[in-house]
Amino acid sequence: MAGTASRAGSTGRRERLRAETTAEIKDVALELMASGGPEAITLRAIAREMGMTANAIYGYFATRDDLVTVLIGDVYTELADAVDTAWESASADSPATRIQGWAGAFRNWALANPEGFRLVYGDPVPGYDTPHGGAAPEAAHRVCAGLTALAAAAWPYAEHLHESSEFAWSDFDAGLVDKVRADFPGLPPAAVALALRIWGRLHGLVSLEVYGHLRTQTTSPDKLFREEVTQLVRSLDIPLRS
Amino acid sequence: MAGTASRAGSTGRRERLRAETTAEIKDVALELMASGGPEAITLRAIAREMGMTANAIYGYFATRDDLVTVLIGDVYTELADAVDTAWESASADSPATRIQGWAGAFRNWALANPEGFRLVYGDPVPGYDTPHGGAAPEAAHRVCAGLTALAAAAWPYAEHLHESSEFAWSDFDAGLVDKVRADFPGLPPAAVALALRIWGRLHGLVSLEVYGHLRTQTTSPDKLFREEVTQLVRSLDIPLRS
DNA sequence: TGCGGTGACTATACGGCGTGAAGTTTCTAT
DNA sequence: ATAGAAACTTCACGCCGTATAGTCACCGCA
Repeated sequence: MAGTASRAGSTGRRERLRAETTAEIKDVALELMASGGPEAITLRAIAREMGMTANAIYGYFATRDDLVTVLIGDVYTELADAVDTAWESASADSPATRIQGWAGAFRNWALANPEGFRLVYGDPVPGYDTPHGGAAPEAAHRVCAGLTALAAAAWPYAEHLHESSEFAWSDFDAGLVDKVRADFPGLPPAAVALALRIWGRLHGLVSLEVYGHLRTQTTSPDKLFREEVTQLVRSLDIPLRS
Repeated sequence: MAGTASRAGSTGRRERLRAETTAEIKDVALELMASGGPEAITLRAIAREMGMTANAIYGYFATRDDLVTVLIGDVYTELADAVDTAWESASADSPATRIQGWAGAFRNWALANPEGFRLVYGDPVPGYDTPHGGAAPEAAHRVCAGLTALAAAAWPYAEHLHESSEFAWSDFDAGLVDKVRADFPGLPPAAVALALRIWGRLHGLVSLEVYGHLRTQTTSPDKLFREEVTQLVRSLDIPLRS
């Protein structure tokens, strides 16, 4: 009634409401996931929580898988933000510290958001093959770029250990290659391979831990991870104190 | 009719039929999983395939999760067999070769049975928390024991790199500790930590590959894995040629 | 030879799921 | 004021796991 159109910004009231509802759906979905795992993300449960009908959600997401895809993108982006922040907040003078910071942020995020980790890196709940386009692949590339920065920081120390490496640019995804060659000119393909291998190393322990496979073997996954990172740094011939 | 009880071995006809049906249920379930992923394991689909009613399966497995648990145990045991065989068939004289064999067998099994890998190491399909007892934990311990054998073989070379290690027996599961101290007397806790870290290293790349995260970054996951194993051996100070 | 018990299986049912089609209400732009 | 679009509901279908009750064949024993 009063001040009808006055508070409408660049968008109309309709779109604003729509955006709010969309956000609420995603929020509720994330809450459900946090409390019941990825499989608890159910259109009917979301609708129940919102006082709506399940079918109403189809006005916002074409399908349940579409919703999950968007969620994966959001969550993956949060992860990318977390590790990027850790990387940037560590002194560039000390590659060891930076790597430890990145690795620690990765694990901490995973332990703080185990369901999110499963959503991003595990079976994203029935059927569902990865979407090949959207926020998730972009976040994945950000994480890979971060890893490449890590490898680039290590490269001056580690290069001499990779002289027999047989990697070529053609071994990697074209998009990734473009990004790497733009961001780190002069960096050889072997360093990208190193980046991916570091990813694997960190992902392995964290993944085992999140999925509960470490818990049945060790009571100190934390210590194990720190040791792994220490040995990683050592295996790159990086001095522990810069 | 003829020879009624003659061919009944140590068990009666009733039990034999029962065992056969149980086996058929598991076989069909594994087929469904192979063709449609873990989430395709459905009591109704299995029953359909067998010309039965879904409820008939409840005579053999109390619940769908029970069936899945048994399947995980079976599949995990197959994996343990595969890596054990690879380990034993490689010359004990060359730790490097043995480690490469173990790692290769692990990855090959995972790539040949991606759904099995997901069943064992991923979300085993909705809800479902790990069973804590049965064939799966036993297989897990076998794999860990295999990894410890790996670490034990590497230890003479790698020990000097782990002098600052702070691990104690109390950092590990009591059952695992007993097994290790019986099988490898004299091996310190740090070596068990090394075994678990090696597990993480191998699991990481394989897991990323099975779940399709490597595919979007590299076209040569194979080369990447071989490089990782090579660097693993190198990081343990093991001579490549014994 | 018949009979009671047991184990294998089916029939029916309930609630929950994703989703399609059709209908209803509510807002908006003309 | 009205036409139309957007938001949402209702109803329906076919999946799913699973509980309950009933049916039928086979077993050992008299």
